[in-house]
Amino acid sequence: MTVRLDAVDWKILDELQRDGRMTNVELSRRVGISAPPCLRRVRALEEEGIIEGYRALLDEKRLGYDLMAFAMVHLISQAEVDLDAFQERIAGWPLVRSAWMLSGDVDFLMLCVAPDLRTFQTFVLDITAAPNVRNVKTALTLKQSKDAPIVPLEAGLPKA
Amino acid sequence: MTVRLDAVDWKILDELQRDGRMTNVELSRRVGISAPPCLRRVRALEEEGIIEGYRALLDEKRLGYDLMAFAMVHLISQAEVDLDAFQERIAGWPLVRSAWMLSGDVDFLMLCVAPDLRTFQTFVLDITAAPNVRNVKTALTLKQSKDAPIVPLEAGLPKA
DNA sequence: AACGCAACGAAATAATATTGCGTCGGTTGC
DNA sequence: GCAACCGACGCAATATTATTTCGTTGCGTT
Repeated sequence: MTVRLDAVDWKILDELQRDGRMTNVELSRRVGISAPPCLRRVRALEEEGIIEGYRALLDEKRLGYDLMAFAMVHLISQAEVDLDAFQERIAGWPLVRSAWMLSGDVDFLMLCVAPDLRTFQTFVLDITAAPNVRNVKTALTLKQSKDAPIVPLEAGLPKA
Repeated sequence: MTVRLDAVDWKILDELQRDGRMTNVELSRRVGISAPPCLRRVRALEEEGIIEGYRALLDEKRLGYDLMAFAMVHLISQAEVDLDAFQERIAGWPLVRSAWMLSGDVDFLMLCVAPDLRTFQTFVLDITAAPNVRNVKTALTLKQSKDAPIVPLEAGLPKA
């Protein structure tokens, strides 16, 4: 199930990271091959799972989510069952946009959005009240200073 | 420049968050209107800036980025000039995928990817050596436990 | 009650996606 | 070496989708 990626595949990934809705005709032009093999490569990358999907990026502030903040959660028990249980809980919280399980003194880091501070405060109380939670620390974001696609193709390719 | 979003617009945003490459025909079918007005709405949302763009989601592990970690940076000076300077520096670091300026004791939180631990360690040394950096704390991610689209449409709509 | 605005949808056209197939290296096996 | 084979390409044909055009409808205003 391993796929060898050549320079054209990397270019395809790079372009689709920047504009996931580019037409295949335009994409093929940019990567320097004709449309049919280009589309076949994209399909292969999708089926292989290297391209996991496509997403529209929205301006959350324009949609009424004025606040973005991190919540750092310490749990009481780090037993696998309890970690799984907390992940389940995270999945059910709509205000949590992304979450990571961490090594170190913080067990979970959650990136949250909310329409206002009050909503967020109420939500933090919910978190604190959840089972197995020892404490929650928060940090409001003042500004998103970078949001790059996942794969840094400009430099330092690992498997080039 | 203000746009009124009705239920159909929200549905469009919701669908495109889940699958940004859905055809307009399929999208129009799902939101319950015909293709032409559906496309007009999408274009309007794009031009209005509510849809900022489209991005392919890639499986970073399959591409050789086995490690994802957070770096929390304390600066020495929080003067605006110095904050801006540090943001410029972040922009030039390919391993930094996302970064936020925070309120509280951490000035910047950076989400980083790297092919391996050695590369990341070297990178952390680079950060530490940058001007105006007081210290850097890191936390490796063990698992991404959630990655939802930005706008939680299921519940708690702010401007519904 | 008529006007005007905004948005819709059917139909026509333009562009794109997708399939089928013949061709061209590059490799393998003899 | 040489021929069969494999994989990928690109052209051409077809299917699907995007986009434009335009007449109509619903609704708020005068």
